[in-house]
Amino acid sequence: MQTPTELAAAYRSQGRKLTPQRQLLFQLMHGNDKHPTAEALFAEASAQMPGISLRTVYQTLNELAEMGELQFIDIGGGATRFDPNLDDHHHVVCVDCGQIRDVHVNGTAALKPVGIEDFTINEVGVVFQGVCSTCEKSRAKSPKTAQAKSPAQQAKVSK
Amino acid sequence: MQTPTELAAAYRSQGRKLTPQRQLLFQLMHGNDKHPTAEALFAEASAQMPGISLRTVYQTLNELAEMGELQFIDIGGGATRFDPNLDDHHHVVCVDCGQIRDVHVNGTAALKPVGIEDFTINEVGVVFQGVCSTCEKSRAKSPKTAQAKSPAQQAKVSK
DNA sequence: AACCTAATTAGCAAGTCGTGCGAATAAGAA
DNA sequence: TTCTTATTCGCACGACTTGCTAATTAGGTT
Repeated sequence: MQTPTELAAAYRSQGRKLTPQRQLLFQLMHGNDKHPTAEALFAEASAQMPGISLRTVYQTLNELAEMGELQFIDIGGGATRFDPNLDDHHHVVCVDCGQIRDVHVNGTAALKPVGIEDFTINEVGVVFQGVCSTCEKSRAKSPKTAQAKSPAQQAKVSK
Repeated sequence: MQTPTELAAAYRSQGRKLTPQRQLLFQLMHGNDKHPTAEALFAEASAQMPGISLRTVYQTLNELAEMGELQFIDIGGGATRFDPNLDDHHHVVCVDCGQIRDVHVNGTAALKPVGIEDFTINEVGVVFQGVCSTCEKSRAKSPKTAQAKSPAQQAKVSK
């Protein structure tokens, strides 16, 4: 995602208006590597701008996605997450705490799908699933404490 | 996923009962490579067993997932899809029609994530995005006809 | 500086997907 | 056949997201 200043210019050049709500969201998302949900972003925004609406957060995120300034991440577990990182990267998910981390991955160019000659491939996404060190430790201490999640909430991802 | 007969045995050995609803769902899912949603499966099941409940379909799919007989696929676009294929495989998605195809992928073992020493990786999932030949053709004829989808519905997947 | 107009916001209703719950039912053992 | 317990069904509810619309505001115009 571009800087708030660059986005301001981009918005104007597209006939979009530069509202305080949008500017705040630009700031909150720029360089944000937390992969927040709309709700999480709304909470942050509300702290600085009481009264801002969740609807506006969703709307702005959708705009930014349309403009190619960020992408959606859907890896199970309910809410869509937003990623302003436009570099070529992939994701690692901790199946325990749900955190998502950006990672650069070597070797993606060598991936060869077999038997899909009738598809024109445009993009490849790789998702690693594992357990982060923090969760690994808490597991050692009290394995029972691991929050049970209903099947549909688990970060089961396509293999 | 195992055959309906094998599943019947597995269920009994676990003290689960073998109901007509479950048997039907075993049949419908066995060897199914359509990656259906719960609703889709419910529709098929209803055709053969009017009155079966959507609740039961969800319940049975969750059971099978718990038993490791199938996995969930969440690649954006709303509903969870179910995959009874337990082989080591990955997925290709047509961003136009939304179809999901199983694919074997060579080179996954060589994938190297950079900078996540604090993670213990258990699984890797690869998703290819592209356009299938059918959609490619219809695009050529009438590009405008391509069903517009709201951003959140688009099969945007983590990069 | 006041004015105009289209874009935007807020907020609630509604839609989709999935689960909790409880009463009625049925599987399978005795 | 009887009994116990798992299962089914259906509705209510919860989480997430979008549709709709009246009121507001950004930003160009006079």
